[in-house]
Amino acid sequence: MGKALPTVYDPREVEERWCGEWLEKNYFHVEPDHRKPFTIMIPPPNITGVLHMGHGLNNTFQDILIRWRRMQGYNALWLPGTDHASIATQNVVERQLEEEGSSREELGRDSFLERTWQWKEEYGGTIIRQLKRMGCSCDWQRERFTMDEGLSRAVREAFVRLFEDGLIYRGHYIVNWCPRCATALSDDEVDHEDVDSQLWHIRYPLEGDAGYLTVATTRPETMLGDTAVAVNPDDERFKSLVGKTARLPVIGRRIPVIADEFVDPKFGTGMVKVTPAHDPNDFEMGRRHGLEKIRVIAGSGKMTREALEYEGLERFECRRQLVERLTAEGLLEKIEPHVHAVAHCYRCKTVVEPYLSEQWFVRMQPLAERAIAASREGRVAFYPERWSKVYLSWLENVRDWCISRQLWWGHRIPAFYCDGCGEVFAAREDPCECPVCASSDIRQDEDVLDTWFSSALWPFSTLGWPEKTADLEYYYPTDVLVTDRGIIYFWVARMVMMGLTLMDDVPFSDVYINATVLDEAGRKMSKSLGNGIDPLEIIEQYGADAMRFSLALLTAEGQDVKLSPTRFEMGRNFCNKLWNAARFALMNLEDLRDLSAISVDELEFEDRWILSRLSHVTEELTRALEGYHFHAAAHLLYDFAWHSLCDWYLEAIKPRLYGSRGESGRVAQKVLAASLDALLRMLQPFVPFITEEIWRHLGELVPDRGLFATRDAGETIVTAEWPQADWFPRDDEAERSMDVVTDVIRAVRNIRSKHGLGEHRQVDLTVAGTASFELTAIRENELLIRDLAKVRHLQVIDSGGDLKKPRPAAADVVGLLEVYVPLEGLIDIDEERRRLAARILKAREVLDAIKRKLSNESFIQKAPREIVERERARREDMLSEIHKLEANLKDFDS
RNA sequence: GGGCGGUUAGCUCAGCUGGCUAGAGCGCCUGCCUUACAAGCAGGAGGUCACUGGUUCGAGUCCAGUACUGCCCA
Repeated sequence: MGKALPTVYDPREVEERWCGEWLEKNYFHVEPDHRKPFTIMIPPPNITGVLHMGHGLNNTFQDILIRWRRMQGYNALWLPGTDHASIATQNVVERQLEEEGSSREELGRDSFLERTWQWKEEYGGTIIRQLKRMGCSCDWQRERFTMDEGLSRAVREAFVRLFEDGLIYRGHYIVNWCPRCATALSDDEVDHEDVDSQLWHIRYPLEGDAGYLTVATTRPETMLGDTAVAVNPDDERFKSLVGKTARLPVIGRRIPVIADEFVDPKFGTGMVKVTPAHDPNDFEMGRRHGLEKIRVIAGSGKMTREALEYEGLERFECRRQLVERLTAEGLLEKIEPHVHAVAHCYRCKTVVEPYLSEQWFVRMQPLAERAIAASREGRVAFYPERWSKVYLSWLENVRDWCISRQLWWGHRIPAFYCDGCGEVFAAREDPCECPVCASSDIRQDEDVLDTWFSSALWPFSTLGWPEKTADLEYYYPTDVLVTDRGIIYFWVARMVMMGLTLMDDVPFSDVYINATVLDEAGRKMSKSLGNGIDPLEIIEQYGADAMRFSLALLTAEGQDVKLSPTRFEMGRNFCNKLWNAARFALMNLEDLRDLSAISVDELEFEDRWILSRLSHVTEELTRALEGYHFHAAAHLLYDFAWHSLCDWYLEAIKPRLYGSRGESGRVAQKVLAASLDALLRMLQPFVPFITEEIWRHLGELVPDRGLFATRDAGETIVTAEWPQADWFPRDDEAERSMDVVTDVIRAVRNIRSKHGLGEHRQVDLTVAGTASFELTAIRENELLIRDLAKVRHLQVIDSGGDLKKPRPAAADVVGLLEVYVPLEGLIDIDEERRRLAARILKAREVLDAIKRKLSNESFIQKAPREIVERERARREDMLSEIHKLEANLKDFDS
């Protein structure tokens, strides 16, 4: 059967098959039981979203963790789901309606929501399907959506509780308003981008005086709503102006000149216009000075009636016309080029308008305090640690959170207004009457909540909160959150706050912040730049395993990763290598009938070596995963599989497998099966498909993988046991010997190569020296060396100083050993001279460095003794090496 | 303006608590279709670790500063 496997691995068929099988068998579903839980809540992607490489990376790491812990025997729950993305989803559906010549207003709230649900059912599952294709081992049976009935109940409960505790209030403030989305946004939903703009210097005539004052502004259109001009109280230039009255051009309104600390004397002219209804700072100033708030720009971005003849004009058109008019009237003193940060809607990039309106807010300070303490006390730890600073600095400066959105798609705010007595109240169930005056004349708030409000509850709302469920009891708090640094404020901090407030416990103990995916040029991948790499295309081309493994190999902790499509070849090549190693194994295990245990004394040298390596790798890998060092973990596996198992072990056992096979052959088969078995287990979290495929094939031939005792493999690798270091015997001596053996083999290969001797030309080899450990290593592994270095006769000489060197011969020094390849008639004398000269030169450089150290008196005195001793020993070794090399070089002169 | 990164081979990057001759993948050069794998095998070349100073017996690694560069916040 092994021979039936193709020589090139084709992931397509394999991955689809196991994808289906895993889901059918429901391997990833868990229920609370006696085991220890290990829980990850997926950062719920938007229902409007499609998988991008950032998701690819993020979910690869989550899957590695959850598959690893599952194998370790934890009750491993990875709960998947999506969020409803108020603005994004509503935008999508509204665009559709627009194309049909309709609108949400025309449809009305109920029909619009119905329509949106329809859209969600049809398209909202895209990203979930894509995650399945990646091999994500989520508990799909527990998939949640933020607008599910249960999660909606959680949102309502949370709102009411916070309202009752005075942590949610309604107020009239300046908020970020997106005129296109026609809704308020929180501070975090606004992107500030530097824009090349202008600073307009506008003259405001002074009342009862021939003069005027000049204000500088970046938004001239707001002047229509000015209710004051302000200067800094300490600004000597304008002290006399304070208290005077200016006349607002165009409008003609009389406005006072006030003094306020906020004004920066160095900005513009040192005098600023004050528009309390259209600027958050002016709003505060207006409060301090009791100024009127006049709204001149409406939520639509068009001018209001207060703007008089400009009513109905779009804000930027109004700006243009106003500037024109001021110029004509000679009131525009100058226009300076000016770069400043302009707020844009993070969803649609429209310029955000500071907008005075009545909104719902969460009082952040009391919540933030607990979230700060949780981090300080280590109850929430960030990996890499530095992200805790980002988290803390936001919490320490946090402003109240505007949670109302003037949208329909989302959780409708459970606040009610009594038109009878004016009472405002929140209710868990839809009320029939006012709790104060019993009037039935009540109505619910029209707005919905910020999507992040429901996301903040995700770690417990998904487990049944506010009910006291067994799931919640068992799985909360979760173990780790894996996410992007971009949502530390949006989401991570808010989950911690809500967890502490509503569950009285942190939602997770660890937060792993994964790398940001960049394109080849180091730019963020984005839709607008069109520089993204589609994970599905990569999966199509190379396979999901290849993509996952490449990402793990390429992404060092906390370091951004630059990707190009060709970089996924690493993972593909690795999978192909693994596939072929498995093919080799399967071909050679076909006739292994006797699966009975072997004993340690039966192990050959290379068996002892590979098992010892395996023991180390097992331990190091586990430790790497415990510290979230995915990159190091992937490299450990890559290196072991390719450079230990394939390069050396498989090559070493070929003679034992080929030809007539005695008990030594059976031992090799057993060790081969056990090594492949362990490698597959360790690789499973990274490359689940190919490992499952090989696992099943291996299972047919070798159901028992135990070496010294029985170890049943079980059907699927998904729930196979995670290997432990003590499964395999450590053998330091074998590892040291192997170093000697491989060094000698490499030296011979090097000589062959330099002298242009092909693979097929047999040579003889003499190894000489006095070091007994090294000589023994060579002597005991003669067959191995002869086979791998293509050597006919191997002579090992305990030289004791007087070696009869074969001549003419190519020579080298490997550690304490001299290596000679007698090549009568084959040797290129000049080439050999060059080779030896180069070796001597290098060795001398090393020796010089050592000598420099040892001639330093304070090094001898202050460095630890073992360091000094080591350097001394090295000096002797290098001296001897150089001496031997020189002697050989000299031989060519005679 | 404040905070956090980065600068190591032609390219992309590793390098934990300072200590053998600084590593990997890709690319490059030489030779190989050797019965697991040419997506491969064997061998090889290639680095004043951005710069300046400091700490230390010893610095790619620790500290300070400089330059360039990226991200976040204001």
